[in-house]
Amino acid sequence: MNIGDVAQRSGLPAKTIRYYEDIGLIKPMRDTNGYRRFRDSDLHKLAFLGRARALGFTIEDCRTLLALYEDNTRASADVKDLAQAHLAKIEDKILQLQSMRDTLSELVHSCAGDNRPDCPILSDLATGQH
Amino acid sequence: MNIGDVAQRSGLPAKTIRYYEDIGLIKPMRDTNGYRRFRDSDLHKLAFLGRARALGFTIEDCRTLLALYEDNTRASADVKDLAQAHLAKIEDKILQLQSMRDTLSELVHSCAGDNRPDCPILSDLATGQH
DNA sequence: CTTGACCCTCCAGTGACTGGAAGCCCTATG
DNA sequence: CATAGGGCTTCCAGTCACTGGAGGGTCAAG
Repeated sequence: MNIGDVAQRSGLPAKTIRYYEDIGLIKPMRDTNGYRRFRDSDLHKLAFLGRARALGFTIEDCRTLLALYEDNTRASADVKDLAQAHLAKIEDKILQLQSMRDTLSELVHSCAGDNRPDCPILSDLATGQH
Repeated sequence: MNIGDVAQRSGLPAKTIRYYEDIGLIKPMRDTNGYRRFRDSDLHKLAFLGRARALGFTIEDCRTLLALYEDNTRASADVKDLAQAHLAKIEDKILQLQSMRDTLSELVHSCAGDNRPDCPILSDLATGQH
């Protein structure tokens, strides 16, 4: 398969796939014309990466996950630990965003949104007081 | 005030304050020795920026907000629109993260986390099937 | 006069791509 | 056989909002 094929099948942009090769996540073969030639195993890895990235794992996490995936002697505890740490970060971020949302939502609702200049949003930003 | 003072009072790192000057958000004076000299109005702006950033506004949004803040003829609708658009983005991101969290949480719970290699997290990443 | 805490500028790196330029390769058509 | 298009290649630069560090000037206290 050429890069266009795997891009379509994996759902990843060709640019991203080249980038993943650059940073050593995949190692496709090369045809004599210089084109990358992808085996099924490469496609498989890319799909794996796509799903891991969609769950918000960092590239370095993905590298580790791939290594664990390919190591048949892994302990599932290692995978679970990684996933749990990541889950904790996500939950943290959700809390942060929710707090932003709550404040912002309150401000938005308290603003008339007409053509007068008075604006509680700006007042709040200026003073830190509601 | 020198940069250290405003850093402490605004809660922003000195590096960040220099960066904000670089990109034209603030324009502190200079002493003869080359040190930045901050007026109260600069400190005020920095505090404003700190609060806007804490609400997740981008730097460009902050630039606009500052301009609106300093424009006494602004329409509060302009501020509200900006804030509402930002709120929508935050809510979007929360939904994305919650979806990640749900999937991930399910996977984590289904993984034994012992020293055996069997791991539903990896199986899911590999196949996209639970 | 020295020490230590400030301050300065400039450069490079972060994460994970993304866009674009310049140019080679392959296939199909006139 | 020439050409047009689409796909492939590499390399460089830009994104966002800082952050770290090198290398060096300035200031107040002892």
